[in-house]
Amino acid sequence: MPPTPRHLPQLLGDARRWFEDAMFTALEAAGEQPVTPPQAQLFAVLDEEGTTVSEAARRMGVTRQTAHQAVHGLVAAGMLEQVPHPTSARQRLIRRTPEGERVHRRAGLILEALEAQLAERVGRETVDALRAALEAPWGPPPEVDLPQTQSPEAPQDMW
Amino acid sequence: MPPTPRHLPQLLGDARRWFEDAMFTALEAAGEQPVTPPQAQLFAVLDEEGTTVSEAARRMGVTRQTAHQAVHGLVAAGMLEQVPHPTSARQRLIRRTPEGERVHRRAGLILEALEAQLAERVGRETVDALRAALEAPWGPPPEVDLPQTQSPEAPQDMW
DNA sequence: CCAATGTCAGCATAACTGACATCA
DNA sequence: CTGATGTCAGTTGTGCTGACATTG
Repeated sequence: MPPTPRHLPQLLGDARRWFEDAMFTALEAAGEQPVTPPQAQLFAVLDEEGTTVSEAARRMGVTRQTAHQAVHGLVAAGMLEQVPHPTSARQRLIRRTPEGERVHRRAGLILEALEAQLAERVGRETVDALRAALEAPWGPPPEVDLPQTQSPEAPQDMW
Repeated sequence: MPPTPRHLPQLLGDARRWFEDAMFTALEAAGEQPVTPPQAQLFAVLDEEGTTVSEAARRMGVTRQTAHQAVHGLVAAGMLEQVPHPTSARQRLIRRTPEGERVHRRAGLILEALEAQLAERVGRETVDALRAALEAPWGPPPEVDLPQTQSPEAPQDMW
C-alpha cells in the first residue's frame, strides 16, 4: 500500500508488466523458445508481405541498430528469415518463417485469453474503456510550461 | 500506421512513454538534474517519514540491490540522504533532502499539467476512465490454458 | 543460530551513438 | 553526390544473481 496515490505513468507500466509477465509465463509453460519483450514487439510490427529493418525500427520507435539486434536474435531462433527485396537490391525483407507464424498465432491466442480473463475480473466495459482511452489520439508529448517551485527556505542556487 | 490493430501491451507501453518523454523533457528544459525513470519511480514510493531501501524495493517490485543502485544515484545527486534509523541500528532510512523535495514538487506539478493537457485532447472523462481501469484490482497475472496451435501445412517438429 | 538488512561485485540484456559499405 | 539502408563495433544504463558483513 503505497503512501501516495499511484501516478498514471506507474499505473501504465504496471499494467504493461501484468501482460508481459503473463505472456512470457504462458509461452514458457507451452515449451516455446523464450522470446524477449523487444523481440515480441518486433514480431508485432511485422506485416505479412515482409518488412525492412528500417521500417520495423520506425514502427517500434527505436533506432535501426536496435531493431537489427532483435531481428538477428529471431533469425537465429529460426522464427524470421531475410529475403531479398523483389524490386530493390539494397533492401532485404524480413518475414516470419512457418515456425515464426506458429508462435505468432499462439501468442495472439494467449493475448486474447489474457484480455478475456481481465474482462472477467474488472468487467468488459472497463477493458473496452481502457482500450478506447489508449487508442485515442494523444498527439505528441506536450511541452508544458513549467511552474517555478520555490523551496520554503532553501535558496535557489540555480538562477 | 501499423498494419495490425495495436495490442494492449503495446498501447500501454506507448502511453507510458508519452508521459515519460514529456516529463523528462520538461525537467531538462527547467534546468534540473536529469532523473532517470527508475529514480523517478523510487522517488514516488518514498514517504515523508523516511523509508528503508528494502521497503522501497518491495514497493517498486524490484530487488534490494536494484533499489540500492537508484538510491545511490540520487544520494550522489544530492536529492536523497540516508539517516540512521531512530530505533534500529541495522536500518538506515532514506529521506529527501530539501533539494529533493523541491524537484519532487516540481515533478508533481508537471505531471498534473500533463494530465490536464491530455484531458484537453481526449476528454476529461476518457482520462478518468483510463485511471479507473488502471486502478481496478487486476489481480495476479493469470496462467492461461494455452491452446495448441497447428501449422496449416508445416509439420510440427517440436512436440 | 537464524532472519532481515545494507552493501559490493559480476553478469546479462537492451538501448544508444559512431562508423562504414552498398546501392538507387 | 546525396540519401537511405544494412551491418558491425563500442558504450551506457538498468536489471538480475551471488556473496558477505552487520544486527536484532
